[in-house]
Amino acid sequence: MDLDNLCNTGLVLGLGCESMADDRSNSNDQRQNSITEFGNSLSMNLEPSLTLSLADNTYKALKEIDVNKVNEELLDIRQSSHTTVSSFSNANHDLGSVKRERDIGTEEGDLEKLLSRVSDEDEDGSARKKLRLTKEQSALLEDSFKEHSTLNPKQKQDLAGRLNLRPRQVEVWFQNRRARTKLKQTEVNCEFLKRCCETLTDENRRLHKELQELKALKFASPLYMQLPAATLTMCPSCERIGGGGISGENSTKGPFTIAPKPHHYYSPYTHSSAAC
DNA sequence: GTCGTCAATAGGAAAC
DNA sequence: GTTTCCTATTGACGAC
Repeated sequence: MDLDNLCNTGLVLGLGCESMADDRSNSNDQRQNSITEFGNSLSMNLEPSLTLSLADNTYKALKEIDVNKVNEELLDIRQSSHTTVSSFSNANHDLGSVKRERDIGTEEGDLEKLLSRVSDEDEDGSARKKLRLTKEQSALLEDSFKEHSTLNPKQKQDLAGRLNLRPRQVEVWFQNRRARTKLKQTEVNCEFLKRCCETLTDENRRLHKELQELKALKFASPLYMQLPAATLTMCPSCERIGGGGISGENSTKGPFTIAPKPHHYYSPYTHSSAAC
């Protein structure tokens, strides 16, 4: 093995992203844990100076909610005006604009679709308005999402009842919430990989530089030249040159010892030559 | 006017 | 076949 090969340390960078994969056999809690544990796995599997935590403001503290009060307020809103946003949204969905809650493929479905479009306009024909969830609704949804990122039908129904929303709206909110979480996590992962790449680039640069120095040393030292090639080895882990063939002597006693450098980037469990 | 956010929709994939 | 989820996209709306 020549010196060039000695520097081929085979560094591999990987992320334990499996937990983010789509695994619908898992329970809701497992799926939630997979998201929150992802940051932990990154900081555990990779070495020390790089740490990662979820920079997600998703799990901010939530104040306690008086659900009954929320429901009363929403009912008041609905009863007060047809132009109110919440009122519009629910009226809209009640007419069946949601595909999976209606049979759109049939003539009745087509009719409902048409009615839905009509309902998308106010009495004066202006464009439809967008539902804005109240702070209380959002807080309760966030609270629920914190407990489990997916809902079973009963939970959905229950939550919809408490929020005075349609189950479909709750479902959509959770879908969008999961998408936002994933997007944020992807951004975090991207940033992390960027930093890892920079670190490895620096390490690569340093190793190349050392290689050049060793090559220079090889030609500058006559004694070095006299040694059989097989007796000169350098451990890529502790970065010492030693006469490996001399009856197990400590390499630090050899004439070409290079002071070891701190191993910031290598894990003894992953590095190929941790045998020193 | 532009941009970001977010509820909602459409369509496809997977599980059952 | 139905349900649930993901992903891409749309459109309303507020902030600047």
